[in-house]
Amino acid sequence: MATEQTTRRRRDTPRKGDLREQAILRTTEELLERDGVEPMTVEAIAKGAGISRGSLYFYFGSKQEVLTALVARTLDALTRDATVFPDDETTPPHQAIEHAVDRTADMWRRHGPVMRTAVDYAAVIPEIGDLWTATVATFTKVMTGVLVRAGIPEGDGPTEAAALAHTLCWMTERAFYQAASQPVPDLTRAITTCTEIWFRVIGHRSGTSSGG
Amino acid sequence: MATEQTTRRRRDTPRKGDLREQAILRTTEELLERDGVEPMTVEAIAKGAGISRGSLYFYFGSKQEVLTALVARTLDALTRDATVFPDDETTPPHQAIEHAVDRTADMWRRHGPVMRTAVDYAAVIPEIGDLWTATVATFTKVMTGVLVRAGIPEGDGPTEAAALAHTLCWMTERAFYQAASQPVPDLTRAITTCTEIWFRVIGHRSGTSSGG
DNA sequence: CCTCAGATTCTACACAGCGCCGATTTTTTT
DNA sequence: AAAAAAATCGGCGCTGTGTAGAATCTGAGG
Repeated sequence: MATEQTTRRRRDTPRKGDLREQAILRTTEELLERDGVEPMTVEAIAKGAGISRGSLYFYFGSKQEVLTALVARTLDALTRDATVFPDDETTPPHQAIEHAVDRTADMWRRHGPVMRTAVDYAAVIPEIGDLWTATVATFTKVMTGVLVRAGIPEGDGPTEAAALAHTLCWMTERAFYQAASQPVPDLTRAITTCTEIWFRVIGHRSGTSSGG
Repeated sequence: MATEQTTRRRRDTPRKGDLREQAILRTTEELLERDGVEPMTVEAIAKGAGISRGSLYFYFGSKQEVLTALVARTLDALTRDATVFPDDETTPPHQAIEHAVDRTADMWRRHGPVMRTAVDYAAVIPEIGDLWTATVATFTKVMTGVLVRAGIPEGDGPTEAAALAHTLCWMTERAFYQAASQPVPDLTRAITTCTEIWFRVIGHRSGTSSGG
């Protein structure tokens, strides 16, 4: 009932209105950055994109669909950026970890509000939750390989590679979410702490101690 | 404007209606367990507590206030249960970790829906977010002491005790949230994985390898 | 029993914001 | 230029919240 879209039109005809679709997503991200989520009403989005409220429903079936599309676009970019290099079997484990953590942090820096909103509404908007879970699952898969190459026993047991990677990936997500939610975000600190924990788990001492 | 309560009555008069207040919280938790959050309308809560919608606003200023009260009650119990023992300086670090993780898991087992809802709405309802953050902060403080006793350098640097404890506490929260959100929750597995990571961080090998 | 104050309850109203419909205008095709 | 398709708009109806004011219940005095 709630997820039905009886009036969805527009499938893939490469018409002019594609610009509007982009404008809607751009406005949504801008509003997210400026004011946060609560004031972000459909009215406001439409206005920012230069159309009326009713017209917006020509492009997206609901407000949640707009948000979902924006999140999907961002998470796609994240996955592309962060998992390719660590997935390469010749990449040394510690470099793989550093790279994945760094790139993730970068996405939080550049698209903090979108990432934050995605987390905030992952439970409320199931589609967003699914996207997020899928992304973390991709990371988990890649990082499981990294852990194995670092000498952690392969397998599905709760103290073996897959489970550790899973929990550490979620930890990393949380750490950046936390850091990005602070009044004065310090992503660099989060990077250092996360990397340190990953390293300690694979039994590698980082040696770098950067005091505040 | 949104947090104003012009019509709040009832402060602390120990009248009969206290039962109603309890009934409201009890019903709220029941509804949360049975149907989840979205169908949990003020109407439904009031009905379950045996009063009308309007009457509920005599006891709580808003729907969010009801939820917040329920979360506060649950988190109070959690903090009491889980942090006293680890905070004792004579408790060995690994026992402190095991205890804290175990008790936290227990709270998720017994009040999963409330805990889950708290996380889901931490961003949407600031009061709940504050409660949650405060609880994690308490855990962080206690566990920082534990890490120090386990030999981790004391200090505020990103690779020292406080930062590691902070990130690991949030990791633990996420892990249980994840586990509790599965169709078939397996908190035991989450306990094992979390504990393993805490142990690896303090440089202690657990030795127990329990395969699936 | 009657009365009054406070506690508790209810019904009715106003409001915000979403999603949808039908009609109209603009753009593209032939 | 006519027809078809794409895009736009204003307005209606719905759900669910929070509030107001009137009505009822309870219990202590008289």
